[in-house]
Amino acid sequence: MVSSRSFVVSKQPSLPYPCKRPLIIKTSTQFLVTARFLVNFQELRHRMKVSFKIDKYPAEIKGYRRFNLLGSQEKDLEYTQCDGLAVEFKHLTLKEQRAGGGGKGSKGVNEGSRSVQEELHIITLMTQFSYDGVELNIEATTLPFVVISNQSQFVRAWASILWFNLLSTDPKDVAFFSKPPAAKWILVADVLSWQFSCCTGRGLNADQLQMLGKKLCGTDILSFFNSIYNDAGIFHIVLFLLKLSKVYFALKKLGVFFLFQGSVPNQDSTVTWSKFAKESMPRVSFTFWEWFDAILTLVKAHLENIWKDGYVMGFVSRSAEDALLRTRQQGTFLLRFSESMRDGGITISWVDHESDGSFVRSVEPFTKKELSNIPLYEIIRNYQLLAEENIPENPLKFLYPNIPKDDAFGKYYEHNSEVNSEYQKYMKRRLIMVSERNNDETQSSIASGTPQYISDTLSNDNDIFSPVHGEYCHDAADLGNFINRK
Amino acid sequence: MVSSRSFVVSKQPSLPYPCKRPLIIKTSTQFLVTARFLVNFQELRHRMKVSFKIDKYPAEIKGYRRFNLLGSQEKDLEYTQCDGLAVEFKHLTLKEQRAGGGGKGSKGVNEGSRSVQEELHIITLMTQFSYDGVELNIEATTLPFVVISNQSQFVRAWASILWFNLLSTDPKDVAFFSKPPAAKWILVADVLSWQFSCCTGRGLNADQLQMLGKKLCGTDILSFFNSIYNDAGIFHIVLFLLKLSKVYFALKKLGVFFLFQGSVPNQDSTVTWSKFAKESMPRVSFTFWEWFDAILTLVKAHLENIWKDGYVMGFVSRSAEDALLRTRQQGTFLLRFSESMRDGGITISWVDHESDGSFVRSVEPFTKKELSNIPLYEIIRNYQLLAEENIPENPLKFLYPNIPKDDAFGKYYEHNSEVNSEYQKYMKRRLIMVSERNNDETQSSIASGTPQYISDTLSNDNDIFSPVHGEYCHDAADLGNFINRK
DNA sequence: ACAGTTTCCCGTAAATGC
DNA sequence: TGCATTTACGGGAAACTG
Repeated sequence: MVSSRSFVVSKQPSLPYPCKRPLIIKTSTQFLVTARFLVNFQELRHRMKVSFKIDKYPAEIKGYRRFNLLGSQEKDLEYTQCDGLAVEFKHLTLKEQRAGGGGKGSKGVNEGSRSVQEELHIITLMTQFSYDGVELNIEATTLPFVVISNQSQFVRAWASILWFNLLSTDPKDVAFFSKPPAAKWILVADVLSWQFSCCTGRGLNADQLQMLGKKLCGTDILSFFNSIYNDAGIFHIVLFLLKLSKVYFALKKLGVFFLFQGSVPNQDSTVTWSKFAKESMPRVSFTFWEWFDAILTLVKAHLENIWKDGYVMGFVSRSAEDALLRTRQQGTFLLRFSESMRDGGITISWVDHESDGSFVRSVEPFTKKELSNIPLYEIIRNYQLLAEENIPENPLKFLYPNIPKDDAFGKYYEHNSEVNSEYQKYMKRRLIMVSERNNDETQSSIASGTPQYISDTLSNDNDIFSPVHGEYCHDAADLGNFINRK
Repeated sequence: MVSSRSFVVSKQPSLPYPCKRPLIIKTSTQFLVTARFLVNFQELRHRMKVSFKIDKYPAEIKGYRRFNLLGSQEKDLEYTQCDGLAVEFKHLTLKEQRAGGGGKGSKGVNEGSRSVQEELHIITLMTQFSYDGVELNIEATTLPFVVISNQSQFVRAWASILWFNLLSTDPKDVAFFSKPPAAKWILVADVLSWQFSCCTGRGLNADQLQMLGKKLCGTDILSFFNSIYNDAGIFHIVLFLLKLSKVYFALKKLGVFFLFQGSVPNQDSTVTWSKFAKESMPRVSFTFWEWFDAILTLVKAHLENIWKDGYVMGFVSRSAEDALLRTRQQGTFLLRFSESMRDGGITISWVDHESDGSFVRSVEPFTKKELSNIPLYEIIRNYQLLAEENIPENPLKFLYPNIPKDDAFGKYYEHNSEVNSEYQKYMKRRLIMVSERNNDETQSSIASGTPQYISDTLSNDNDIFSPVHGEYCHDAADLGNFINRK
């Protein structure tokens, strides 16, 4: 009846970070772990002392960083109304044990060591049960977590936590990332949408997911070789030489590696860990997850209201966007996330029917830098195309498919009637975003017509699909719930 | 020949902070001290060990925080070509010794303890000279420094360091701020100008200094009482009761305390420490020094080029500005620092001659927030007054007195020809600053005519002076040089 | 309630070592 | 040389304490 399963971790180690992302710990930063003893003998109160340890694998295992877990070493199990017998370790911190000479910089890169984000650690809480002649040493272990030393590693660490909890069959398997399994696309799609719904209250619809799926499910020649490399040693040398050779780079430059990529995902499609969070995407220097999470962060910080309203199409390819807008009336626009910016960007694209043809134009994407000064709806409201000696014109009239922009965004507009008494003596001023109408022929020609889509088509858009504003809105759930669904 | 004066601190303790502001140390942050032994017997190399201590006043003295000075405890004097025999302590840090229970928060506020910024500390370096039968214990002490725990205290700490080095007659007098002396206005003016010249390369001219002097040299009733309070105990109770009474606040509200303030400083004017950096200025909640330093920082960060050119009049009162602009041609403008913003602000004021009179208008001041997005010269270049269905107009034509704005600022204008290849596919965009021409009658009427100057006139401008763009450009000098000039 | 002070910690930049 | 990682610390905000 009283078994080792009676003692469990009830709050996984967690930084006090927004948006519920447990199981990532930063060195020298306080975190918290709680455990509960599920057998509730009132008599045990203050009788059971709990201590803790971290990792403690044998000395011969190399390639892991070792940490000291600092904090008040022992605490009593305490009884509370809502939790029963429980213990809470606050103000715990982790400090790396560094080998002799090591100052800052790289961890001891031994054979087989993996990157920080793929290193999993476990804390064990220990106590003794002693009652009615029965003596028992019992332990509770946390789920594996990732230890980072800088906030900049947080994003990649969260990818690991997601992947582990999505796919691991053994909750104590700290070697999970020595051979991380691939995931079915539908599972990954679920996670991606869930990330949006739990951060912003609105998930991703089928069209948005399809666009993402194309980025993740393609097979390029490089991945093909890599998968062979993992399975059979015979291609090892071949690939190695190929990689070193100029041929490899020449092929890469030509885009040959991406020919296979970009097919619409189906029921059987899978996503590799590498494609999800390890390797850079074609022609950019960041991973899918880094890009995706940057957008999630941008939406959360600056676009939450209009995202919730469903006014941000966001995940649309350029060519799909072009197809959508061309048939629409003058001044129809939509909002699309940049695919080439690491830190998250969003652009406005609109259709302009002129005597010499229809053009889809996009403004240079806005990032958190711009959006922290003007909300996107104010940019849209006041955007102007300037031309010499003409009244400036706002080209943005209807949000796709045909919603007058003030109907969509009017409720958020700032009223400058709120005259701050401190500054009454001054004229109110505000920032607006403008572009020159025809300042540079190069730009216009690139932004119009079709030539610029050639490369996109080659890599991303072998078919044209027709997005519909469907609803695919996940219930918000924390990681615990998400894990339990499995 | 070898005396205790042979061993001196050659680099005062200093954070690696920009703009040369030594003698401020932040707890838990590394700093550096070096000392030199001026007697150069080659034979002493590696023979003299240097150690250090901090403060070490007797236990009965209360009201000071106590610190531990951490770092490698002993170092040899080393010989180098350029410094001779010297020792350098790097990676020193300070940690407060906190009395038992103290977590964060206030220091032990004992009787007579002063604020952190007025607490001075000293580090002593100690060594033994032993040569040819002579034995001598010798010490070198740093100048008194201020210990802060957060960067936000830096500004106030620097005021202390300036005041001490301006006025102290004893370089080891850590009790200096128990009765800080007043300074002659001309000395203070010198410091203020020097602060600008050493940070930006251009000091303050006579008109700018006069405007500042009026803020510092006035005597209001409150200061009058305070000075009596310091000298004779007899007014203690009277003032205390007065301060508590509603009468005090009623008087304060009515501005009675400020009636005496704002006279033009002369040769005999003095500035008290309190007026300089302790008490808030009339009708705002920050001190003169906080205000002044915020502007200095703003200039350094965002206005350095146009400041160096002498295009920022800056320190002008509203009424002086009005007098200057009214007689000028339509569209004449000048740049003036806000007197009411704690964090530093700069406004543009221009004259507008209309059929119903001449108006001087000012735009809501720009702060580092705005200026880090658009440089001021770009705001000036593209500023627009919007009016329905009209071509927007830029009211800024001539920098006072009559320099066409493009002549003044043209060399800094950004050329948007630099088309970033990454974003060729997008339309370039930029921010511009706009105001509504007649959006709110209240604002316009307040910004025009004379009524709004009544309160200013009462407090700040009993006379009208006529600024001239003189040159008052200090040589840049670091604190060491400045101290030595005394 | 408040103000002075310290602690906490993100995010950027620099340092470090492979 | 570049990359992965850690350290350093400014600046905003929270926590703490009389």
